[in-house]
Amino acid sequence: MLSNTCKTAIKAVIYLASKDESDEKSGVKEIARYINASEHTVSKILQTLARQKIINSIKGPTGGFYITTKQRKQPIITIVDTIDGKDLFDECGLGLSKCSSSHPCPIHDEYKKGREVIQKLFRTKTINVLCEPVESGLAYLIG
Amino acid sequence: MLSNTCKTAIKAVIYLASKDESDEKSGVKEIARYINASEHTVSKILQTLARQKIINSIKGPTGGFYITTKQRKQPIITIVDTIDGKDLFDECGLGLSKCSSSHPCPIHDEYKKGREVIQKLFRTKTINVLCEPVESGLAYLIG
DNA sequence: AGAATAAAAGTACTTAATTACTTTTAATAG
DNA sequence: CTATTAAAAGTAATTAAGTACTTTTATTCT
Ligand code: FES
Ligand code: FES
Repeated sequence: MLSNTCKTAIKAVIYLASKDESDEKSGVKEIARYINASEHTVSKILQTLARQKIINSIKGPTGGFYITTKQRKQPIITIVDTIDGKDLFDECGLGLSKCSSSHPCPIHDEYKKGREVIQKLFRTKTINVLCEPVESGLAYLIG
Repeated sequence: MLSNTCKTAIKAVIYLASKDESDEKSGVKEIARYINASEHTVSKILQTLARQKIINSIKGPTGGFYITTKQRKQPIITIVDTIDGKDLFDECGLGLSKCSSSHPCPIHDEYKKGREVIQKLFRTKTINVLCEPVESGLAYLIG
């Protein structure tokens, strides 16, 4: 469904948001270590997200990545759109050029139902909402 | 979700099954042309499926690929298992090594619901059932 | 101002998926 | 039995995703 890069992106952002509101910035090393991903990969991803204003970055010593209260209210589909492209959830399950009920593939009806459940999740759950269970220890970003 | 190879595999098999029961074998060229895919790719895929006895092949002139009435009753998950691997539908949406409700990622609950709708489709729909709408012109394999 | 820090940006390498090509083998027809 | 046909099998080339390395730039602290 999502590319590995995109999964890492979401985990990195959730980690960033699940840090104390005391707003300390996080360095790439810290983030990569925590979500158990390659430092270089995380670096590239966060740069892209910062360019899109989904998160923020500051250079120099005491610099790092951080996310504002306002930005935490974004649904995670914004991350997916940036990393994996806009119409990931509009694709046909059998690879037809366009998923449409007027020219459907044989699995269209059922596939679309499942796809839309997942799509809705990404559209409605905000970064905020998803980092709550992580903060309270009910959900995990690694393992 | 599925790899492109796997999508092509499913379309090739449905095409094979949606041919007249008059049981003429189909050549790779014919199949590839019809589902609009690379001849070489289709060739490799069908060889794999034939080795797994999901379809059959016969060499030589008048040879080709075909599928028996019995084989048509297989659910399409058998194709997915062969091409994309057994546990495609058990994977965590955020890439945790194992999807489990006792160690869930933050999107687990919703993601699992959608994934299971799609999984069920692949588990229950047989080749037979899916080629019906194609035969009657209600669904398409190309376009 | 100068040294140190950390992200930004650009480049290069590695791996896996996909597609293309070549040779071999089995079956049929003449 | 020989030539022909089509899949099988093996190999090679291409492409894209992911990962690693290097240089540059902005910021802070001394
Ligand atoms: S047309 Fe294939 S999923 Fe909609
Ligand atoms: S643990 Fe992530 S989807 Fe189940």
